[in-house]
Amino acid sequence: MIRVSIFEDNKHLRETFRLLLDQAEDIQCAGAYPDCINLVENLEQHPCDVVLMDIEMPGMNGIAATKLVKEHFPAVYILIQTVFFEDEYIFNAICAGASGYILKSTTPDGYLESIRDVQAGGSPMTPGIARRVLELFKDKLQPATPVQDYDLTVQEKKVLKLLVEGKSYKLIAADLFVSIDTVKTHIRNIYAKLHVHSGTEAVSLALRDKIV
Amino acid sequence: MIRVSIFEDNKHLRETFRLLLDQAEDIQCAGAYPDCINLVENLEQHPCDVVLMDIEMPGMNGIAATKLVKEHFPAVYILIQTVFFEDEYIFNAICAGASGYILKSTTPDGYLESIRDVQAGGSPMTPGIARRVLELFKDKLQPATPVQDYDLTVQEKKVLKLLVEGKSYKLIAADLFVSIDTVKTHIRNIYAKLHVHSGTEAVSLALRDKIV
DNA sequence: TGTGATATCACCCTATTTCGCTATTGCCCG
DNA sequence: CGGGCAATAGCGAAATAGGGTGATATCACA
Repeated sequence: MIRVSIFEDNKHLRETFRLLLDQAEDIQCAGAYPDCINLVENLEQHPCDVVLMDIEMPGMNGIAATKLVKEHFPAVYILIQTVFFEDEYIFNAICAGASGYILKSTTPDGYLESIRDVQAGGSPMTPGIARRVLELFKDKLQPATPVQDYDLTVQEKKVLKLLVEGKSYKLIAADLFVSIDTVKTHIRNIYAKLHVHSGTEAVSLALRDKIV
Repeated sequence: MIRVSIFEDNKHLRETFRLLLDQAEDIQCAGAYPDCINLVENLEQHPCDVVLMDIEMPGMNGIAATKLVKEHFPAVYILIQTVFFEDEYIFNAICAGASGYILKSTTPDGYLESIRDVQAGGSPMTPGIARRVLELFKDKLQPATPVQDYDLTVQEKKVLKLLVEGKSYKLIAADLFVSIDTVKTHIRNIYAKLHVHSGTEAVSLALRDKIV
C-alpha cells in the first residue's frame, strides 16, 4: 500500500486527486493540504511514502516545500506535478530533491502509474520534461570542457597550473627544476597570451575557462 | 514513417531488431550495422531519423559514436540501449548527445514505444535510469552553491570579489573609496580567514568554493 | 641552411604585495 | 558601561611580482 500526501491549493483538483488515489487498490491518500503551513507537523502525524507536490501554491512554493520535506523526511519521494514547463522550475525542482516531474496534462491513470513508478525506484517524467532534463544536464556540464585553450605551450601550462595552486615564482621554479628567471619569462609569455597583467587575473581566467 | 538505423554488434540481436522495426507500420529500418566503421558514410547513404545505439561494440564504442553522429547529423536522435547501468556510461552518453537511454531488458513493444517517443520530442528512459539521471544531475550541480563561506564580512567579500577580477590594491581602494592601507588590512584578514598567503591562492579558493 | 618556435637563463629597476604592529571610530550586546 | 567586532587608517620592512632587454641552445620544418 503506497501512502500518498497531496499538496495542491486548488480545492477542486485536490479533492479529485484524493478520490482518484483512494479508488486505486494499492494506493491510499494519507492527507491533502492546500498549503505548506505546518508541513512538517502534518507529515509527522500522517506519514506517507510519496508526496504529490504542486509548484504554484500560496505562501511557500512547491520547490521550497520539496527541500523542506527532503530535509525532514529523506526517504519520502516527491513527485512534482505542475503546468510549468520552464527550465528554471525543472532545474530547481531536481536540485531540491524531486524524484519525478509530471505535467498536469497527464491522464488520471498517468498519475497512478507515476506514483507507482516513483515508489518502485523510478523517476517518472513527462516525455518533454525528460528531454529538457537531458538538455539542461548537457548544457550545464558541457562547459566543463575548455572554452579556449589560447596557445599555451606544455611548459606554460605547467607554470599556470602551479600559479593557480597559489605558488610563488620561487616555488614554481623549484617544482619545475628551473631558475626563477625562467619562471618569470614563462609567466610573462602567459600573461601576453591571456592578455592579463597579474597573477590573480591569470588564475581567474584559467579557472573560468578551465585551461588548467 | 520513422527511419531507424541500428548499431549492434551481436548479429542475432541485430537481425531481431530489424525484424521488429520493419514489422511496425510507422517504423522502417534504414540500416543495421555491426560496428562504426564508415559510420558517417553509411548514414549519408542511408539517412535516418533515429539511431538505436549499442554501447558495447568492438572498435569505436557507442558513446564516441553518438558524439560522431551528433557532429555530422545534429538532427538525428540517438537512443542508447545497453545492459550497462553504470553512472559513468549514463553521464557520458547524455553529454555525447543521446536523447534516450533504455536498458536491454525492455520488451519488444518497449523498443517501438521508445523510438516513437524519441521522435516525438521525448526522452525515453528506463525508470531506474531516469532516477540515476536526476541523482547525477543533483550531485553534479549542487556544488554550484557555496561549500563554505568562511566568515568573511561584507566588505571583505567585496574586496575578494575585486581581487578575483584581477584588480590591484590601488584599484580596489579606488573602487571602494577607501585608502590603500584599508585594503591591505582587509586582505590581510581575508588571507587569515581563508588560510592562504597570496592573492593567487585566495582567488583560486574563492572560485573553487564559489565564495564570490 | 636559415627561420621560427620553445625553453632556458641573466641583470636591472620599479611597483606591488605581504605582514608586522598600532590606533581610532562606531555599533551592538549583555 | 565595558568588551568585542567591523571598518577605517597609518607606518615600515622584506619579499615578491612585473617588465625591459638581451642571450643561448635545441629542434623541426621548409
